[in-house]
Amino acid sequence: MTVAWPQPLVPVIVLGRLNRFAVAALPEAEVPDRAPAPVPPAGGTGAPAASEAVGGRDGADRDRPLRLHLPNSGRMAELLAPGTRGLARLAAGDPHRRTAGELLLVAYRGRWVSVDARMPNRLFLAALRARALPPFAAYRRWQAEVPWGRGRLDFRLEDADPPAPPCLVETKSCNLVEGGTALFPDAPTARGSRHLDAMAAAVRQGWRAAVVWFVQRDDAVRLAPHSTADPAFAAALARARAAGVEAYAYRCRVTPAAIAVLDAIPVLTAPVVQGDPSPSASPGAAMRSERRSSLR
DNA sequence: GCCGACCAAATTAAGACCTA
DNA sequence: TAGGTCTTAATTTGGTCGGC
Repeated sequence: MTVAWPQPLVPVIVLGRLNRFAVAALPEAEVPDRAPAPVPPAGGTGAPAASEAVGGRDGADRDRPLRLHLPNSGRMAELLAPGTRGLARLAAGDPHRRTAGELLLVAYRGRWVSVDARMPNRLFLAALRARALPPFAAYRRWQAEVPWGRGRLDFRLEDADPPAPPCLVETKSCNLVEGGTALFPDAPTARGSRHLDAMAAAVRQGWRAAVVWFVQRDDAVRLAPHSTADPAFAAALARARAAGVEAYAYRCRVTPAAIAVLDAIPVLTAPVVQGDPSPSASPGAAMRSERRSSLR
């Protein structure tokens, strides 16, 4: 089961993150058709400064950095290091647009990793249509972006054959992997914890509910809550699973052409204990996270 | 200095609302 | 009724500000 990337994709070198929704990147010459090789950091190579990045159509100038939308608000520090190779879709013709395009893939340790947090929704929708995910293959109708409480949940599945309770589904994007373990989240997510609590409450009311992770790279063999980055989310996941919320994770293979769901991997409820600080969670962020958590 | 509250950042998608 | 426009929510970090 695959979902194709929009084409064409333009190879770029990431210069740096401008803000949580934008990166600066320099266009490269050619689109690679195989797994990427590591690229040395851009620092000291004479590359333009990230702050010079431009948006709009004039961003196509090969000598000037592009300002690209980053469809993922996670931290992803290790994936967006200066000098990282990436693939971007350039946009043209929209005068309201403030960026030259969007960064969709980055090369990390010899493989492509998706940085598009919208992709899990598309993957799940494609899987529903293809009945490719066994836990949800019985449902014949679904609604996306379902209002629920103060916010929204990603999907409501109905009309199962054989009959089953309607199912609420929240999809999650994960692209942080350490030692074969996919870790979620890579930054504190109060909203993620809120979703889990809402789904646990729904289960108590007779609903079926599930959280589904799509690990947007192929080197994970399990998924666990990132207790260093967000201990509150780890606790919420444990509460939700104890209440009956189901948890699934699917490993994906990412290429410049498409992203393919490979297979299911186990979801651990117990957080992975890490001796060393995570490269994606700065000590300051971890301290802030722990401080907030201790106040709850 | 610590802490909480607030805000901006870019884009998409869905639903509400308005107009022809 | 159809199409266009507007609003809201989602995705969280990091900086600023004010109170203590």
